[in-house]
Amino acid sequence: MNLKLDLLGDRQRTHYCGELRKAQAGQTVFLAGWVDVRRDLGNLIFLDLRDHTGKTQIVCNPARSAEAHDRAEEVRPEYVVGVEGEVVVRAPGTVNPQLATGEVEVMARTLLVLNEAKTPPFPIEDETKTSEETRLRYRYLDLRRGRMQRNLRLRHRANQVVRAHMAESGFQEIETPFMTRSTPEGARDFLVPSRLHPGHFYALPQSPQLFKQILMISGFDRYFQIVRCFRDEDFRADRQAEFTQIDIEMAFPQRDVLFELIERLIEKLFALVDVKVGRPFRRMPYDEAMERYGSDKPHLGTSLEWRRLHLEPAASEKVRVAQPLKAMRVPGWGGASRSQLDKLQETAKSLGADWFSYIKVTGSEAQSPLAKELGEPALAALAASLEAQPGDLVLLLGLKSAGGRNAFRTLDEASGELRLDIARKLDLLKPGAWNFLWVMDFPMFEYDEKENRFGAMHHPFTSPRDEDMEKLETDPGAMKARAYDLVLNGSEIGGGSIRIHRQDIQRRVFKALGLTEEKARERFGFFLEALEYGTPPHGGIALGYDRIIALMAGESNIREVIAFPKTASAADLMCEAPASVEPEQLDELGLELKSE
RNA sequence: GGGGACGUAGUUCAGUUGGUUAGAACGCAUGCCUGUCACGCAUGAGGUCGCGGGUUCGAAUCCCGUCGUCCCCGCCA
Repeated sequence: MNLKLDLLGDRQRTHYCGELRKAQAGQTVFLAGWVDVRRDLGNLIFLDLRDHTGKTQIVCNPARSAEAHDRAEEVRPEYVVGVEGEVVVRAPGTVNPQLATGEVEVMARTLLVLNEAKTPPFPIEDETKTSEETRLRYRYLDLRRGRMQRNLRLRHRANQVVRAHMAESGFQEIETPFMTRSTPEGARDFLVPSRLHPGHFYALPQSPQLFKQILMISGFDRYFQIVRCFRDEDFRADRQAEFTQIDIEMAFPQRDVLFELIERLIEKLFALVDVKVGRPFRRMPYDEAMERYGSDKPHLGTSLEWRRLHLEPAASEKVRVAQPLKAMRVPGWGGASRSQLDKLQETAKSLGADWFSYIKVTGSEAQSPLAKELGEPALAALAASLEAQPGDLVLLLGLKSAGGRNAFRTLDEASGELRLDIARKLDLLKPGAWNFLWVMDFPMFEYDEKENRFGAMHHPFTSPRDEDMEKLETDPGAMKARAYDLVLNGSEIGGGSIRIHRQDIQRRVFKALGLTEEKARERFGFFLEALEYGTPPHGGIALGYDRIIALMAGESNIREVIAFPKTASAADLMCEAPASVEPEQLDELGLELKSE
């Protein structure tokens, strides 16, 4: 690594490495980039020169330029070079059809070695088998790969689409602070200690929720932001500690207007990857999603669906199942083996659904473990009510006894998991389908059995439906919220609501959540105060941008569309964050570490 | 917080029942080679078997602990 390096001087790049075609034959060009591979045939050296646009073959022939050939002997993969030479059409038989520039090559006159490079720890190729750990440690090399370049450049174009669409629709992009105050409830906050106020902390925002509502109070009418959010919770393939939302809020909102705005945005985004999305998106109430698909983010890529049903009281007594139970027809799976069914039962049980049975419809008969108790005619009638055909299987799922407020929700959720499990097992999820769906009318509250109280299902600023308002004090569990989620292929990609804009209603909601006036004031005082100064009706949505880009890029992990992501334990393997700090820094902040 | 999988050369992996000198491919180095494009041929270098402890005559292999990566549950208003 003590090669004499050349200077770029005032040389100007004339083309990118992916640009040259026959049309440029005869021109003198200057290309610059990284050496992808060197093929040294002794007295003839080929270099593939790479930049973000592609590759061009460089020929170093001593008969043309002994100097360039000498330089080429010294270069290695990932060296940074500049080449001046003539574009020549390749001789027939030496054309490379796999390369966009494969009909031409550059005959080098001058080869400038602008920088050398250590041998990279892994090859810079689209398809890599390299462990993610190594890729993240050397992220700068990983990002040189065409696939990562494409993902991040797609993200850039998506940013332009978002900004153009929102601006055209009258939305203002306004930045909100990253150093803000901790708001309890919700996710764990990341805290930033204050030097000027010892013992006090800023919190990084879980989302700019209150700021965007305040911007509505301030009369900005329509706001959006592509914004980083921070949540100190455990990671998943689709979750990072810091992630990006498209945050949107509008005054005097009509849900249908907002839906159309978002649907048109999604349509434009997916057009970037040549996906034509069908509008308007399907809509479904939460209750229906839970009954039919056992999920508040159903994957509609398979037609499998559940139905709630009631047996005759005497019958349910006999087979000892709580009412209602759930039934699902699985077309053509009447031949399911005993061990397959046993495994399903086991899965169901582990998910909290402890009553499991089935009916195999064969010809005119119905074969089932319940035949003895219920009699075959009753089972055949049950199967018929689900339109089961010969060769089908009917799955039955339930609870032995329904204890606790959330028992049937557990049953629904178990049924949803089982549905996906079967769909995957039987390969029923059609690839290449883009099933967008609005899930609406979420419950306003959900009951926390551990804490023995209600909690906000969306967040405490979500408006109840007007017609449910009087249930606030009498039956909060039955209230529906003006909240909605956007779902794509079983993945939640956005969520929002029409907010509470009246202080009196906000107070009543806090009360239903068990928040005393005092507590509410302590936590959200500034916001409650703002509500008192003429707050317009408003509402909005936040879209999970990393997930959307990942789905567009065909990646199953959002780390593939984030330039510098963190590992599952929230570490940055490249810069080795988090890291310890000097005692002086702690001292300045008035902090002291607990010794273990 | 819990469960599962993984950790051996620069990389991706193999490594039998615990056995003597830990292998392969790619990459790398050196030499030869004027039409290669996964260049070819020859030679060679390269190992804290994640780390610590234990069992054993003997440990990459068995046991305990620990660290790291990935996936899942909890968690994520």
